[in-house]
Amino acid sequence: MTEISSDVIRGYNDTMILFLLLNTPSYGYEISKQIKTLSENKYNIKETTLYSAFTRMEKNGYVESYSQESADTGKKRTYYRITDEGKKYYAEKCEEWFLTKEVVERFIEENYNGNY
Amino acid sequence: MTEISSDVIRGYNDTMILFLLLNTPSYGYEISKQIKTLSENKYNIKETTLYSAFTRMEKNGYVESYSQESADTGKKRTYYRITDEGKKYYAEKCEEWFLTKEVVERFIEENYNGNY
DNA sequence: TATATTTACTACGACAGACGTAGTACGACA
DNA sequence: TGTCGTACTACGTCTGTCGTAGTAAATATA
Repeated sequence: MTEISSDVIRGYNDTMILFLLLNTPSYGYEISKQIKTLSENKYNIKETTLYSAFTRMEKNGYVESYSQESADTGKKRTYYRITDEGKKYYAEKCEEWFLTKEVVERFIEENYNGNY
Repeated sequence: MTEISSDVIRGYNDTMILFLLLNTPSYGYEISKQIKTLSENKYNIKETTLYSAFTRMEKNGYVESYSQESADTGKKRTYYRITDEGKKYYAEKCEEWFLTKEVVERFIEENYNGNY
């Protein structure tokens, strides 16, 4: 078990994506690569999950999209830029994370090597 | 936002329940109370979520159920007891938790008060 | 030059877990 | 008598994830 299951991350995919958009706009493929490297191959977001996250977040006003041809290839890409609403949402999720962590860890035994 | 959203906990409801069963069998109502108090009212598992978790976990062999009349009221209750498989699963989820935490926190800014 | 792989997506449908709503039933308490 | 707490079951909906598939252009490999 080296890969993280999606049910665990569920609820934080959007947060992870928004984090990567904090300083610069980006697009699907790049985000997916960044998640992979930043997590040291421990989490690999699925394409469909990623793109549906984009559309959902755009609907929610957390990101804005625009089309742009890449400087190198000249191929058209859909870039996403985080909005102020998105930053607010990101900040809330960060707060929530620490709360969640606190709670979950009351139910987690460190080094449980149970008598099974 | 004082309550934790269910999507965040998704994937750990089973773990929380199993933790409470580690030392002693228990039943739905009691488990739900214990989750509430142990989390200091920060997480309140829904009845339907809880009972469907029980049936799922029994199907998966993580718990075993038996009927028993309570000593005080004489009312019949369905108790659940953790199995060896359940303990193994619990141990795995604990390990997974620490991995998940590590990964998620690379995407989380502590005290993010973003310029929004 | 031909082919495979990488890049950059969209569409569609299935599935699992969470949850809203509702209903049952029994005991205690006011 | 009626409400509240206890202890569930049934059923259907919703959301996010993901499998599968397909498109298309650019780049790497043979």
